[in-house]
Amino acid sequence: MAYLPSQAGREGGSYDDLESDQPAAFDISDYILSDEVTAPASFGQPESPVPPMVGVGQTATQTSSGSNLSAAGSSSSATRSAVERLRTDEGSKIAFRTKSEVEILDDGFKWRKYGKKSVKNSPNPRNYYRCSTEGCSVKKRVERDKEDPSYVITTYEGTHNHMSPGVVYYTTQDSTSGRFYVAGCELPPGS
DNA sequence: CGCGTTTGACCTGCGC
DNA sequence: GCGCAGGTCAAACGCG
Repeated sequence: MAYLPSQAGREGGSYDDLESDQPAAFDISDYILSDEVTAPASFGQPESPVPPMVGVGQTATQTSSGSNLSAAGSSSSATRSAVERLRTDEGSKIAFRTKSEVEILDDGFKWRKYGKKSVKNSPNPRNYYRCSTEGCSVKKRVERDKEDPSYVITTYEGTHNHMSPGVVYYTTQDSTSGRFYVAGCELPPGS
């Protein structure tokens, strides 16, 4: 695990206590981590052609109706999150911590649980989810923060190759290629 | 009946 | 080679 610059020097340790000096655009209380950091890590990179998928849901829902990121029962006030998109050789991996009473955050996609495992350094079990859309192999790991159970650590792995049925999408145009991108998705070439 | 969850077993990578 | 830990599989079960 390598931590992002904002957390540099804290390797091997906890990733709590991020409340310190994060940008104010989001009420960030999160940490971000990835196995492979291949791009500069600054939250909410405006040049990023494809914004973080959860940020999409968050933006869409909050923008449209100020509704909830978590449809599973927690109020928006009980859920704060920040995300960072990172690239790996196989795609992207995003990890973030969310203050939430529930573990299942509705990001607009349909997830199917396929495993549960207790991890060594945490009293809380880790849950494994997979996107239930046919042909989509995005995975998600969810576990409670060992040091602050009121936080949920979510790790997304991979990129959706389809649109979410439950999210209002925003498109952004890449200045160099002129192509349009759908936030949260990386559509197959030619589609 | 179809879909999602649960849960123990199995597989794999890694450190010693 | 062995043991441990993390990740995945798949059968059983529950629910709408």
